Amino acid sequence: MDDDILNTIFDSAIKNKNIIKNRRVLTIDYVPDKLLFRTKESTAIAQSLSVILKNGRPSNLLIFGKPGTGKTAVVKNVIEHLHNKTNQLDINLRFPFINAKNSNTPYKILYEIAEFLGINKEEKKMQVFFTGLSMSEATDRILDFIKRKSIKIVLVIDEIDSIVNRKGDDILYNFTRANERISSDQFISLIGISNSLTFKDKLDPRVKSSLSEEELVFNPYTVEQLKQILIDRCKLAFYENAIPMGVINLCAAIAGRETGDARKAIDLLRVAAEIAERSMTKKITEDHIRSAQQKIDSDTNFEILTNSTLHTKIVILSIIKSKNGSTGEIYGIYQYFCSRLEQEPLTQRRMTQIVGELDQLGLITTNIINQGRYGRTQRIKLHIHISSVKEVVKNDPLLSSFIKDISN
DNA sequence: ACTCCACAGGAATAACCGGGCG
DNA sequence: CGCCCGGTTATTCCTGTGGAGT
Repeated sequence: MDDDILNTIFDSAIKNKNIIKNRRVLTIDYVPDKLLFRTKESTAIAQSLSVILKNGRPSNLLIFGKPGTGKTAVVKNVIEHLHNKTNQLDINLRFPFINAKNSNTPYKILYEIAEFLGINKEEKKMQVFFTGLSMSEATDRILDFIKRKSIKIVLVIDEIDSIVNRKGDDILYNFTRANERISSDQFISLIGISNSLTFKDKLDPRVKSSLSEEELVFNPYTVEQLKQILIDRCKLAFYENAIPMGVINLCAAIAGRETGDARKAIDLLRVAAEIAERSMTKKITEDHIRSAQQKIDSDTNFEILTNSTLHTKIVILSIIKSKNGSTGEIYGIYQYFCSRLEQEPLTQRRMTQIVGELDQLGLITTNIINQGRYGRTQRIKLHIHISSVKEVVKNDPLLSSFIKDISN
């Protein structure tokens, strides 16, 4: 009996290959051959780097743009082409691609660079070890290696903003100044990719000027552009006729409404396709997209909620429990909940701050309303489905007894 | 026209917390 | 180990405000 169920699942997984042709195309790190609507940016980067082919040193480059605007993909793409050219011309160019978010300490970044360059195949006293060297020694060894092998380097640091926050200016400073320490036919050029537009202000002024010799801003895609991108991607990812036009339109509209995030649009498509496959249909429908969005949303909401603090959760519960959603009412309920938990309640000021943060995260919506004689307050409403909150409450040992409080 | 509710939300400041360093 | 430092969290105190009620 159970065997039968399992067999049907597996059988249909084998048989039902009507939708996804190439799953890899829909993953995050897939870089398409040609990037739509980014020719301007591509050429800008290519031009800046092309001086390498004329034996020059390219300017350091700083790239800004919201997530999912194709920054990383464009850079990878340009560099790949450039690499082909330099190989033909016998130019010894290397381009370490470091994601600063993954290697979050400055030393780890040095180590990754060293790994990439293959320094650790060298003699022992020239290696950069996983640990044990001082920052300056590691930098020296890398520079030394570059000098001996006369390598030209274009160092790409993705999500560069995350190391600046964490006291990582020094490493950037060292690298931007490194050119002074090596001879003229070698160089280190830096391409920094940042999600935050304000990141430049946080930089040490010494680094700022040299790092941003050139700048490039990636604007979000429009809905129409997203649509084209999706059409393009669908041709590779899905079998013919598996995905109607209307579905693509919906997908683009959903992603465009928020931030013009192409990654999100493609994510949406992938999850929808998975849902469709599981339900054993031959086509992806608009309903699949909608349930995919729901799944993605509730997953992220669940993530946010489980990771938030106890008091934030209590505030959410108070919002659910409240009738008209005014600050005063919610604070009252909140205090009551705190007393039941034998928790010292936070001040109302702090609670309004938390409410503001939740609003930012999109878990709730707030509206300031004036009630004249009866003052001025917010109308706070839950913006997500109660079921995801329930799920979180159930899993929280302290709060699990509150599940019945929000059940009606 | 004036009052005054019920907060919003800014500024200053204190408490706390995790990581680096001698 | 204690100490310091930067960042976050929370408190205190505060000024500002749109419009129903009078």
